[in-house]
Amino acid sequence: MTAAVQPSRTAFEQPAPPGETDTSALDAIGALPRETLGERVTGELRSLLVAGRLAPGEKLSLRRVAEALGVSMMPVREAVSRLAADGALEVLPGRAVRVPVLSLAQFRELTRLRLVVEGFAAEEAARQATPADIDRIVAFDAAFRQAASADPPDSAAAVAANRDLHFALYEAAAMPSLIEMIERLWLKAGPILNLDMRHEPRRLEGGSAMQAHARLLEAVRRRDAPAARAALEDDIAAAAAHIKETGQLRA
Amino acid sequence: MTAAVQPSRTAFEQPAPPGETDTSALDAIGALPRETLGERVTGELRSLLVAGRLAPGEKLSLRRVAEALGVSMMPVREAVSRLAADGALEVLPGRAVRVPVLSLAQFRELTRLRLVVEGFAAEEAARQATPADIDRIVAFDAAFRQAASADPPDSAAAVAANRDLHFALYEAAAMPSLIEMIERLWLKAGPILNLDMRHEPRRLEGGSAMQAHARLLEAVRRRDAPAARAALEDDIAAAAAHIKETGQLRA
DNA sequence: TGTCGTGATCTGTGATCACAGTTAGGTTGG
DNA sequence: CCAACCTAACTGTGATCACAGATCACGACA
Repeated sequence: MTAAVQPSRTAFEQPAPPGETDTSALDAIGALPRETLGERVTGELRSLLVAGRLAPGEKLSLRRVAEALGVSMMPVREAVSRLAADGALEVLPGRAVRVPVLSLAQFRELTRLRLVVEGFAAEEAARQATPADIDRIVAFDAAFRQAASADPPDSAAAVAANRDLHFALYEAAAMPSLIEMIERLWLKAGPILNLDMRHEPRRLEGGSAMQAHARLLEAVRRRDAPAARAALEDDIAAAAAHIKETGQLRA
Repeated sequence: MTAAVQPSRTAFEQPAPPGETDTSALDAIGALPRETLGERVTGELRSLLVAGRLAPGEKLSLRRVAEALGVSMMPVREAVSRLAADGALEVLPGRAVRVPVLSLAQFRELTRLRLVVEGFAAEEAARQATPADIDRIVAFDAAFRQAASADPPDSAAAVAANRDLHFALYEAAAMPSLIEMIERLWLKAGPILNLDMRHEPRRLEGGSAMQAHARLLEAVRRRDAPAARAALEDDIAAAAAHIKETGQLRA
């Protein structure tokens, strides 16, 4: 009964007088979001997945999720259908829908694809980044350092800041479809990566991520595309190596 | 209507049943299809999109599609929802759902991503291809040559053979998630690319595609990954250049 | 004690209904 | 003759109902 997703119906408060010639005040407000319920549920599940708050192998029930979010089963169906099409969720033939458990081979493939795609994004970002882009990256980097250096480390904040840092970089490349591709990769790899970081915040103490971020940031500042790619690849490879060591992957 | 449901690429691997006392006759029959209606409709729409049989800007109606396919509106909703999540279709806020019309900038970005991703796939395929993989590529190459060299050129067969040729190559890389990524790119670029090839089969007469395919095939045979990437990049670039010339793209 | 049948309960899938919003076409007033 | 309004048909979205299949627990038989 938790009413988490309520304010949809009441969002249509706009009178919009019909017989009025358009004045300057009308177009001041851009097109209001008009987000559908299914999209909202999709976003909710996506953020839960990339944050690692849904563990691999965890089963989901359409009715349970619907009840938890205070909506009907219909929007949840749409959200799960979309995420299943992306491989972020999987629906077993007759059973329930669950978060996929990656095999070692699947994780290795995902890591290789991340190196290729996100490496390219880092190169392009180093070439195209504006000062405003760099400022955003710096801010998220500071947030990540603070969360990771705290005692004890704030794993949830570190996960969020790490995500924001990476996507601030990728958005500097100004390639929307590329960002969608990377989001899909994160959706698949997020559950293991960030579930682990959440459970084992000691990994942050090694500082390899902070070091890679520092090199990345400096490379972007110098517009050094190959160096940016190298730093990002180190960041991805270090995290992947740690996951492989812990051995939470299927045979 | 058209029962051209292609063999589903997203092969669903079933785990072995846990409490099974394996007899001889049981495992002879593989897992029976068990394809849901929504998945079938999704596959149907996907094949229509990549084949260019749905023109950019064309509007779709859930009820019309449902009636045409002889199913309820429900599976069509699911299919459209999935394809919209992939960007292969777009649902306007209050209007109908339509095939997106790409802007020039979007098409350029898509082409760059194809060069990166499919180029990587070609390299990996050149390294990993088995003789059976090469045989399949050869067969589709022959089909493409025949369709393109006919008088008049069989544009529909050429489009299909070109798709089969490319994906036979990519499947040789043995990276399922990579293939999903490429399928998504083709889903977005397919409508313009193949709609044009369908309308302007003269493009095939230039022979640039056949020449690139020949170089590609030879490179794979020699296990020459850089050469395979170069040949594939030429193939993609030539097609993209032709589309840009015709100027069917939005401003 | 171990194993298999069996029914209750839950699962996703599909169909049907209801509704607000948009669009298009016809009509009326200028 | 043109423009504005107004009605009717159609759009996707969401809810509710119906159903086949799967899971799990309990109980009977060997």
